[in-house]
Amino acid sequence: MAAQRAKTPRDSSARQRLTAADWADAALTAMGEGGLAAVAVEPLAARLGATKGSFYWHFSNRDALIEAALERWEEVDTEAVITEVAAEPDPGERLRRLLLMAANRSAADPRDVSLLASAAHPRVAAALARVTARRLGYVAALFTELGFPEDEARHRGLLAYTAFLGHTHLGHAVPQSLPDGAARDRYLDGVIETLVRP
Amino acid sequence: MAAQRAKTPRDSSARQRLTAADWADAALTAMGEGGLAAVAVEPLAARLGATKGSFYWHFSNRDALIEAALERWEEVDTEAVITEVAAEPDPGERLRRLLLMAANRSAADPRDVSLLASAAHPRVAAALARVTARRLGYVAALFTELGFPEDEARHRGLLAYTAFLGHTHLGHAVPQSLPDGAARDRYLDGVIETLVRP
DNA sequence: ACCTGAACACCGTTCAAGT
DNA sequence: ACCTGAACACCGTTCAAGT
Repeated sequence: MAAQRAKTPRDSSARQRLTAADWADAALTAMGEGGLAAVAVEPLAARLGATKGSFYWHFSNRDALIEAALERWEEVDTEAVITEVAAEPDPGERLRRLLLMAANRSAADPRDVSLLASAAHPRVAAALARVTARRLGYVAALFTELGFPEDEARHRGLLAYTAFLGHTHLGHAVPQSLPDGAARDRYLDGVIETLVRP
Repeated sequence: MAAQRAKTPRDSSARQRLTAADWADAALTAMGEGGLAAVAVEPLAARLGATKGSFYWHFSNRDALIEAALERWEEVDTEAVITEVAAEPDPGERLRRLLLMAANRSAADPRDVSLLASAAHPRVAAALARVTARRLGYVAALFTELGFPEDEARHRGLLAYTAFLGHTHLGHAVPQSLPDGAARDRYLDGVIETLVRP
């Protein structure tokens, strides 16, 4: 999980100098583990085997580190998912796969959750606005492809996305409240049927 | 907005001693404004015109203050809403009112959002589990009253509640992504129709 | 160019002393 | 019984000095 440079593999016994990307990756990891509050310079420095002073060579302050981590997040948690799903030609099946990923990621990746809660932070708010527009646009386009008129497609896309978000949050905070195993598949099928019905 | 005691009205010029309830109310307010991180002893002390030392007379530590604030939250943000809606005899209309409150509170009250994101905190997790069970149980019972078999009622209740949660989150973090005014009413009607259709 | 180490401000916690 | 004020540890930030 530690941020490693590609060029020269580095182990804890003989470590090289750090790059800004090392700090940003470590920050994104920390954000997933403990939210924005866990993006703390001193603990990260300890984890990377450096001093706080080193950090301030690469970044002007903690806020700049958060910004860099957020840029990585936009790539990893939105574009990567959309790219992965884009190969599937049937829009109904694409929708199904998107929702399945939601259910699967809900337990694993708490970053969406912690970022939504940190919307008061200006940099977080800006990243959220971009990511939300991108996701809602993508899902609405799916419903358009399925044959719904534009207005209805946006509404259904919004319902699908809010349900996705809420599901992710519950999976992170209160996992026992979500159906499990076969019951989860039945639930998901029911949701998709409800969303796709004319 | 400041926590005031009922007995002796207190203004800033001649303030009395503080009670544990004063600190808990101030903590809940702060939580709404800036999340768990904003429940900070020193700033709260400043706001209440007392010293940090005073705080440690009423509470053993910051964690105990969080616990007290969470108890207030369970009352205010769950029981109060359920009580308010309970008067309405028609279950379909009760559902409608619940979702309307969701849409209205989404802009105003970010406490659900910040608490869901703080699920890593053990006390928060316990409060969330209780509140989630209570809310899901209530909504599922609504669908049972509407005539759905138990399994289907739970599924629809979960879809309704996750959509509610996601809607609240978006309303807080990216309000411009939600429909507004008349469009919001149309959206809400569509969602309810979708949820209630056999 | 990149990093260390010491310094200082801010908040959590403790505690002896005040009323 | 309730509170103050000083003390100390932890993390953000700065900066002079090292390699």
